[in-house]
Amino acid sequence: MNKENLEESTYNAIIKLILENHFKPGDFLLETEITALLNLKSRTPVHHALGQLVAKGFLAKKNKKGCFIPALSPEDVEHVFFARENLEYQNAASAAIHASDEEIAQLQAIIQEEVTTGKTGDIVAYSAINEKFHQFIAQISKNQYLQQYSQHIFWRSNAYIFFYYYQFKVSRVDTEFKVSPAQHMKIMEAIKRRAADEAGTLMKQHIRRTFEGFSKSIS
Amino acid sequence: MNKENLEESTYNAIIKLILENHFKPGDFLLETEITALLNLKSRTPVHHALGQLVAKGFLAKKNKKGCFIPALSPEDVEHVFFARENLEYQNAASAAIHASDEEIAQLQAIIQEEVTTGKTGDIVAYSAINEKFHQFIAQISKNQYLQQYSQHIFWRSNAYIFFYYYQFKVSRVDTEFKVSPAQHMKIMEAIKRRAADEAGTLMKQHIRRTFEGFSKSIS
DNA sequence: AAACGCATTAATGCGTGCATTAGGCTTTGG
DNA sequence: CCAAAGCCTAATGCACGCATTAATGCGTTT
Repeated sequence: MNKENLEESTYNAIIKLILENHFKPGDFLLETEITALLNLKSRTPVHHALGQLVAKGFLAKKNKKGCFIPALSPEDVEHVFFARENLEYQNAASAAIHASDEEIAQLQAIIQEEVTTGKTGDIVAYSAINEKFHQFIAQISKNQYLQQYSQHIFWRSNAYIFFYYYQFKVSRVDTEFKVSPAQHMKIMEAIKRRAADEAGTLMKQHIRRTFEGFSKSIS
Repeated sequence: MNKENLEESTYNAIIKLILENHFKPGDFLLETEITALLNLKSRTPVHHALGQLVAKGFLAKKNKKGCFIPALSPEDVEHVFFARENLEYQNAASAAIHASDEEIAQLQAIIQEEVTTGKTGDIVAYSAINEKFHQFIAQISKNQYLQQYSQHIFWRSNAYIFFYYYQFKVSRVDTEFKVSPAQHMKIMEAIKRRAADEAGTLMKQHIRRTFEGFSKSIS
């Protein structure tokens, strides 16, 4: 394993800060502030890491002003979920074709864990395991490009889910705990049966339902 | 328009170098070398730009060693074109729904330009206009995420096309000049008729043909 | 009162030089 | 003659400080 250098660890630390909701959309992530927050000696690695986050599209940037979490908007959320639907359709369909038996077993294990976690009602833990499910399917599709794009769009969609959760304290998340695992299960079964199009379609529906449930709860 | 700073122009200049095939896959892109090549005073903007290219997945990186163009491989090229097919299917389909009449007129203009350029036989110029066509469709799909991913995968696929062209001096590119514009034309017509699925399917076929013509010529 | 412009300031942008280290090369021992 | 160990070199990694500039607020003008 490559020893991690400051640039990388800073990059990861900033992602962690974002995912842990230290910043609101629109907030500027000041280099000096982050440097202090992470106890670093100079802005250099922070500057570098922010540049990468902008390149990846996690942050937007204004010249000479700074980086910020792109504003959330009704049009944007539609774009996000539309892109996600289609990417994850491909993932699930490809997974049904390329998954090994062992990987399918691992997938089942993830769903088991998900059911258990769902019962505890811990949103952060549930979110983590949910991410694991989606990423794992992307992974077994064996296509690094789809995987990369899926990860990106997943994170972006999570920004919406988290934000609205914290903003409105909607209990939609509670119902999510019960509905999602069942849908995940069906997707897994389709993958197991090697039914590519069915797996993809189920995944697409699953994501659309997530989106609809969530946009209903805020309108 | 934001005034472009050194970091950005350096980033673009490096992409240009890559696309113009200054480096072979596997070559290390040395910061000092690029600094000299671009007549810059310090490595700083180069270092920053390379970091972004790595973040975007255009380059791979070894710690303390440097950045290099990821090796081209038969599996990878399949992943690239598979991802591209599906992304551009969505683009074309969405474009058929969201394009304004004016944008369709612009698209026609691009194809006109393409036909003209095709006759000159200048591969670099043709490649540029071809990129313009694909990017414009991504743009009028109005989804910034699909647009971003499409751009990325397009560039990666171009790496293959360019590399094999220079490597084998295949004349496939010559036939491409004649075949592609006709296919582009059909896609544009489908978009004009607002036939979303048809436009998408045509686009998918177009890309698959590009891929097949090209993998045939090297096997 | 509104609008314009100037000065201030707080942030990024970037050059410089030193620290670090991976990998090649040389040397030495078997 | 070959292999292993250690030095050497060339490249990235990083800190520091100055340059640049976009935004903000205040004072002046219409």
